[in-house]
Amino acid sequence: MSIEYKLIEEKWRQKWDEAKVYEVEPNEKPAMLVTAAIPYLDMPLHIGHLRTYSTADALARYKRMRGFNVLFPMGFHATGTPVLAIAKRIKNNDVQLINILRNIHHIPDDDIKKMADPYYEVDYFIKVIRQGFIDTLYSIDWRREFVSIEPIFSKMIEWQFGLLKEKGYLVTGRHPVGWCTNENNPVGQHDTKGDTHVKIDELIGIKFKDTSSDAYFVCVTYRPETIYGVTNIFINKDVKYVLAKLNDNSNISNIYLTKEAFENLKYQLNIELIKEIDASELLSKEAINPITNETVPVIPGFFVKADTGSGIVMSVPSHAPFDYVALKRLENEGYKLPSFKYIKILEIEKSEEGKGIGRSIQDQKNVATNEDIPALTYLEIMGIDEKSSEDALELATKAVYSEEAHYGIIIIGEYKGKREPEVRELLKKDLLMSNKAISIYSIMNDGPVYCRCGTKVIIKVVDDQWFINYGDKKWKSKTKEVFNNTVKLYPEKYRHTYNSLLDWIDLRAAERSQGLGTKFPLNPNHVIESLSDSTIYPMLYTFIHILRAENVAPESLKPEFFNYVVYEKGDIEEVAKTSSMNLSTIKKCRESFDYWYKNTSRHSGSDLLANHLLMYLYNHVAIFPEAYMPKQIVANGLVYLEGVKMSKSLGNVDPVSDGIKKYHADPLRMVETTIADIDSNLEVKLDEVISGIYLRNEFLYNLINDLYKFNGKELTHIDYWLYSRLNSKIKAATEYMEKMNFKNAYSEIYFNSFNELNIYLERNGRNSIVIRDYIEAITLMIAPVMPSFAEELWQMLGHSSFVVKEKWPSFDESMINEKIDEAENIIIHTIDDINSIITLTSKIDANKNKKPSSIKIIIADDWKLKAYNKLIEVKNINEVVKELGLEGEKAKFLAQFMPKIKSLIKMHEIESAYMQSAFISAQDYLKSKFNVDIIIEMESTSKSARAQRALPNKPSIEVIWQ
RNA sequence: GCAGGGAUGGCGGAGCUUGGUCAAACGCGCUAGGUUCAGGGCCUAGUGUCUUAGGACUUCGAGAGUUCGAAUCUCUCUCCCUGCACCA
Repeated sequence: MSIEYKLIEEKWRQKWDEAKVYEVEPNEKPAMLVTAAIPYLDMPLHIGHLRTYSTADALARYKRMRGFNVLFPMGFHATGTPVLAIAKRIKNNDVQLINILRNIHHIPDDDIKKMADPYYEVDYFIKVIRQGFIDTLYSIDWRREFVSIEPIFSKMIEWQFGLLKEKGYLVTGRHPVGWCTNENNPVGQHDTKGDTHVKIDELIGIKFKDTSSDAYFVCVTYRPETIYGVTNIFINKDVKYVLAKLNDNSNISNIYLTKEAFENLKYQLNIELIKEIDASELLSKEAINPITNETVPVIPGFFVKADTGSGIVMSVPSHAPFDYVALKRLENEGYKLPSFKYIKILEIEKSEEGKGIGRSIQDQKNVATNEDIPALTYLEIMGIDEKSSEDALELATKAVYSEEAHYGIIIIGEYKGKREPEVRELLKKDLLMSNKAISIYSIMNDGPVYCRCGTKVIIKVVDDQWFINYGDKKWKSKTKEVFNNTVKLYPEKYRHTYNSLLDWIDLRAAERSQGLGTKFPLNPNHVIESLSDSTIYPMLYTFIHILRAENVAPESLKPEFFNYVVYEKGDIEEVAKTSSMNLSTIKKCRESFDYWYKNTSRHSGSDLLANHLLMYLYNHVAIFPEAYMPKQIVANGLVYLEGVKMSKSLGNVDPVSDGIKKYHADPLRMVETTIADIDSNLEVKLDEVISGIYLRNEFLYNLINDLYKFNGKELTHIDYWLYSRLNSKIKAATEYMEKMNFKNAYSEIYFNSFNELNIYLERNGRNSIVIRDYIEAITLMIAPVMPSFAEELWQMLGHSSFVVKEKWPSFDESMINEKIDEAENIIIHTIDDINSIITLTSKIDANKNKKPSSIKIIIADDWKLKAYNKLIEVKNINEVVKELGLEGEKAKFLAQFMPKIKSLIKMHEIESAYMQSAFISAQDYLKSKFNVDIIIEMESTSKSARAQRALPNKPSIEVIWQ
């Protein structure tokens, strides 16, 4: 009979709704607040997203069964730019986007059109996503729903930022951002064409003084340490240069750079154009190396790009392949060069095999002729010369750069003897401190990045930007302390990562010029950045439904109100007056917050580890009193389908609505929460796994229907075995659940159970009471993951209560019988052994065309196991012989274990009589399995020649052929 | 570059926290046999190498070490993945 999931889901969802099972208020039970990162409203969710929510829901349901009063609420996130970006793309008739919405998410064209209005978009997606959560049977208390752009939410954020300011955590500063000069806005990843991430790197521009004027050549480089090897300066002879006035921290100087560079850098430097200059004019000049004070000429370089850095580079032919080749080419063209001295600035540390330069280069083409010029050495061994392409040179440059950074030891100058990366930093600092260089930011992407409007993105340094200063020392150490002392982290193995992230996080933008959200109090033209405004909102769940029920106007929610709710600060009557609210409302809010917020579990995908979860923790430490610190954080891995990551942009998604139709809520929940470890990416062939779950569910369902066919006679060996398995299963599963290890928990609870039930039935287990006890416990334990199916089974088992409100089963330690389990293991091993013996002996000529007629299983005498264990203990045959009073033959038996005695371990003590009864109970089963007579004998009474071969816990087997 | 993580049989992926019962769960694939089985169904056995009785040998990225004993602990090396900020 196949199961009508859709009907079952619908039926129980309605019954739960009617009984308001998930609408909870403070009571005498211990509280637990389970929250998951609220979904972002720029797209409907796909089934991959459900993993986080399903895990949170399963925990919520489990904890309810463990006696907690659990609140699982949900809200929606709309602040920031993505919602706007979608609206804008729809407005611009973005075909790609519209196709996704239409074809994948089945949104009617009419609605798509209306989504050009971001608020329509928000409402629409809330509707879709909420329905998805309902269909997935989450135990959400919907009375507490909110969206992050509604006024009540904003009031909370304003209060939060007031506190952050008060505590001095808000600071202004300089910061480089990707910038669109057309729209005059910062560009984030989804503002760029192809959602390119703008990679920004800090470079250094070293100032070489022009000998013939007071101006400087600004040479931009990654490797200031190569300054010792500079032979000349390269410029591009085909582009326009300018002279500009630079005001660098009121240190005024004139600099040369390309016109294009000027246009870019005016957004990050304080510079003014003085005049344009021809490249040819610069080519007649010389400049002074600020470190070595040597005078070097200005020379044309073919590779110098006008729009990169300043359009001027310093030439280090000894270590830079491009520089070396440029000089070589000039020479070949007949350009008259001075005789440069190529100075080697570092030595490559030798590898164990004694290899120096080129040690990390895999397939070396040639042998180097000259190791005094490293750039040349690399070119030679890589088979590259001045005629090679720029790509080849780029490759060589990378090879040099990485090897020298890895193994380079500086052999010149002030920092002689130190490693290259260290010297780079030291020199950078020196040069900047002494005004011999300026810092310049550059886009590190391969090729230019474009804004969606088509303009090339440049770097702007904003200097009135507000940041949240997560670098604050006290705040940082307090946060780490809370994290390490009070927060349970799942998976625990992220703790190390997390600690280093807590250290790493520093300034973080608090506001931005665009996007939906709460106005930034310190600059009302800006809104609060949307990661910063989603850190403490779980508090809102605890009382927002009270505010709504009492029709409290958002304007009433003054800081005094929040201060009272969170700190119980101030006089409640005063607070009621200032916020024009009922005293009782405020009191209720306070009580509710205090009740729920002491025990929280926070859930999100592991991709939010480095941002949301960090800020969640920091902000909790900043805002809340000790008692309300986070207690638990759960980060789950992502979902892959058929080996491909589910991603909105890839379009390989099943929207939630489709997924539920196709797979049904309960089986899908089962897969998402229990197939993979919580920390690993879930990588499944959904159809395959789901059909496995269908089969198992049907097995359970049918077994309950067939319960009447069984009887309730006296308990036999196999009944005790099933009870033993059940109780140890409950014990193990409960331990796993407590550790948030759903995977292992459910392979015990669910997947292993079918094997056990099958063994039980095959072994002629027929006790309806035993089966019922077993299935009831399974039903209870699958309820957190497959709630409606469990509910259906629970009803079939004759209960009238909701299974989701039942207690998690407890186990009876006395029913766990290791001996019986061990005996079963021995039987299973014996079956394996019989199989391999039959396989092997069937090849014997004498057995050709024959079949086994019977199999003898001969159980070892008790003394063998005793002696064996004793031998392991004392490791001395004589002692065992003496102590147990064994004769010659028996001592000989023990001798076989001596060669490996040190590596053998003790065995479980099972008496031969017990073993015999176990085998007798399995006799029919073995008989039908091998389709032959099974004879069970004891070693002492057996006449078989193989009898004495019986080993402790390993019966001797004799296969008798016809 | 900085930080974090990883490397296991044809594949995916357990086990490694607490070293032994690990030739290594589970699933997929593959092979053989069965099934009144018509087309990705079910059952049984096999699937590192060798083996005429349940055994032996070699394996868990490479190398070295600790130990009676290592996939599991230590060290070195190689390779791979992820994140790096104003962006949800």
